Amino acid sequence: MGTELTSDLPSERARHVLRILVEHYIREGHPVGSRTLSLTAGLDLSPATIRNVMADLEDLGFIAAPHTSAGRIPTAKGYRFFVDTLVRLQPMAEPDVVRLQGQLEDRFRGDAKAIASAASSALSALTSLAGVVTIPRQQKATLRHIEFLPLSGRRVLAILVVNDAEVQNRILDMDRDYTEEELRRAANYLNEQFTGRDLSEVRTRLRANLDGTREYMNRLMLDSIAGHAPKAGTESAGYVLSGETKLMNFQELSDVEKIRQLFEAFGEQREILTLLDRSVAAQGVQIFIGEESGYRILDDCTIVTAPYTVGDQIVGVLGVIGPTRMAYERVIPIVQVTARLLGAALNSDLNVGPDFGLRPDLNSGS
Amino acid sequence: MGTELTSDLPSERARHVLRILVEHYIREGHPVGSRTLSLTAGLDLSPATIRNVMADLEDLGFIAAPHTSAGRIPTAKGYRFFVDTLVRLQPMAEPDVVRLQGQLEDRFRGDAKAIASAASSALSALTSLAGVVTIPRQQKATLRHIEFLPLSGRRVLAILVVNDAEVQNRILDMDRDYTEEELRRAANYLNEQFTGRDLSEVRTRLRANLDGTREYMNRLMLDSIAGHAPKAGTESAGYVLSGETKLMNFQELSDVEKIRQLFEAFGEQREILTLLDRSVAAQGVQIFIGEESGYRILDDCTIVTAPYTVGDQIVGVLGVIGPTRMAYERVIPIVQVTARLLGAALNSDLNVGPDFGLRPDLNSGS
DNA sequence: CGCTAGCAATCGCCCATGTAGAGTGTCAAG
DNA sequence: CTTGACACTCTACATGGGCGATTGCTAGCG
Repeated sequence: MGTELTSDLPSERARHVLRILVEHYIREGHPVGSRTLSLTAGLDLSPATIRNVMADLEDLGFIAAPHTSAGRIPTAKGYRFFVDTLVRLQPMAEPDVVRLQGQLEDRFRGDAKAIASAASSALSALTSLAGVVTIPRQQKATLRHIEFLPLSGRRVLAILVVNDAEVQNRILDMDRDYTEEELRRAANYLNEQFTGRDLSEVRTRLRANLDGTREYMNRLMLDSIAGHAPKAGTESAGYVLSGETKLMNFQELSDVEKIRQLFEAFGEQREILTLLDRSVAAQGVQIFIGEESGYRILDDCTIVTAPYTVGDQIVGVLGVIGPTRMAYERVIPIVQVTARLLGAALNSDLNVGPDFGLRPDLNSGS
Repeated sequence: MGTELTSDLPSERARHVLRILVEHYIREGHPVGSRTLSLTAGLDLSPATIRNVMADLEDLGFIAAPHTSAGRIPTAKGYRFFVDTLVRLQPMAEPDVVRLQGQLEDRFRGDAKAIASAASSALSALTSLAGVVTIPRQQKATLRHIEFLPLSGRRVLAILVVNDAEVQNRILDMDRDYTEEELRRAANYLNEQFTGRDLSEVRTRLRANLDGTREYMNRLMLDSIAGHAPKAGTESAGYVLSGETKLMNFQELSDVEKIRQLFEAFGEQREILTLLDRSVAAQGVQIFIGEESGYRILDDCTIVTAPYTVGDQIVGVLGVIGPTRMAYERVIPIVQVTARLLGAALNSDLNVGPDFGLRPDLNSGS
């Protein structure tokens, strides 16, 4: 009775026992009994004493017994306490960091989806879990070149090249037909005035001109660079998922029906996406353990996410999905580092891109 | 002994029994016993007689008993005989055909991947199996417009618009730098000479000029339209798979390990792709039952495929993947019709595209 | 007052056993 | 060639008794 006020937090000793228990369970996968803990906790306590401690921990909701006489396993709340205050993070091995960096740099000049895909695979490979990376919002997108082509039925095909070599195209529905000459003039105007400028800047400048002459041309030009993220035909924004099949290796997900629902959710994208969005707000690694996600399908799963940034703008979220019983001490740093490196890779891409846009070596070369 | 020469093919009665057995097994999923057949075969034979017939069929390898006293189920060879000579195909319901047609037409102008994706989903929805459609090779691709942009390091970005509104881009590694002026001239030349022409035609014509002047420009121009299928950055050619999760509903695939291997194969793409390629040769529906595919992972699966054509050129393959125990009489016509409709949709797309390319209504309009 | 040893109780797991049911192969008779 | 009868085989399912692991509780020890 009198202990209830203080019982929200476990004692020092209980915390130690909890840590050992969680670590052991994560490693072995079997419920952990008092005897095992007594032997491995390094506290020199008899099983009976450990049992008392475990009873306390169970009362607090940190651990639970799957059935009478089967040792204890951590609850979601137990994992939560573990990752918040007990876990001893294990920094990534330096060689792994270097390799990861290599996988993210280079050869992706401007192709947002490809680089996201590489990051996703890397996450999956490093953690043996499913990796997920949202396609980066191109906050900074500098215009390299634009071109219009007339289509039938008052539609216009706009092709724009941003950031060095990324080609986007979309079909604009206009309210009248345009001649080739008009389109050429519009393209010339944009190319002369705005090459090397950021798209958002182009947009505001165009908007400023809106009340001036030729506002119908303006409409065309504005539309062409509006919402510049998703490619026209391609399956719209979303995320890249890798290594889903790895999830089938875990006993806790060995039920076909569960797997099916999980994979269907992956296919839908919606739920996962809103979940990822939630961690855009936070800075740094965020963890959703079991029921915390709010999605029944993910009850036995943990999602570790981190936003990644270009400059100081958050442009996307990445993370891993796995069973609640995952190696948090390894996974958390991996997610953290990957987010940082992906941001860096995207950043260098941008810094380099515009330089190429000015083609400094063409003048001196040849 | 004396019967062995004639025993390669089952008797008329045996064929009838086999048909009933296969149909029944496909419907119910349980091994079929002699009593059941005696009641449902409509032959007015006692179970004992049926048993004799079944023993013959088993000797021929058409059916097998999973264990003593458990009825019989068809073997791969049994299914093969069934689909080759016994099955009574059930034509698709007219409303379904119309709906399917609607799903494939329209709104996909030129976007090969999107239309393949729609076909794949449709296949999956109609059959409750996994649908698969290879991205169509654009055999006919008429040049609409081309554009070059210089990049760093002797690389050139080529953007070409084919078939109305499909934008492709690739990065060319050249052996020297090109000035903007040179690139503009090359683009102008191509646009003036070859707009509205088929890419293959462009290629041969360019090649004819090869020994003439300016062969270095020719190299550039040839490269830009070489192997015009895969978009630059996008995950290269391949197929679109839909409804894989539906496969998890089948008992014969309820083993997590099997599912895992299957999904990993889907992810790899390689094996599935070579399998699909095999049916490019054949015309019409082709079926790989169980072991016939040659891939262990697909031992319990059947793949029903059909190539689809534009004009008289085969440009891709589509089909469904499901358990060997599938409703062949419904699935085969669905695959057949979908292939035809997809071809038609792609064809109309092409026929319409070039017309738009000439923009007849622009001159008369406005 | 906290720790410990001991003890009964609980429960999952494994195995053997028993039973019911479904289906087969065979054989002799029609 | 067909059929009814019969013995046989095998699965699926339920039952029940150890076995082992682990717990909660309580009395005693320092």
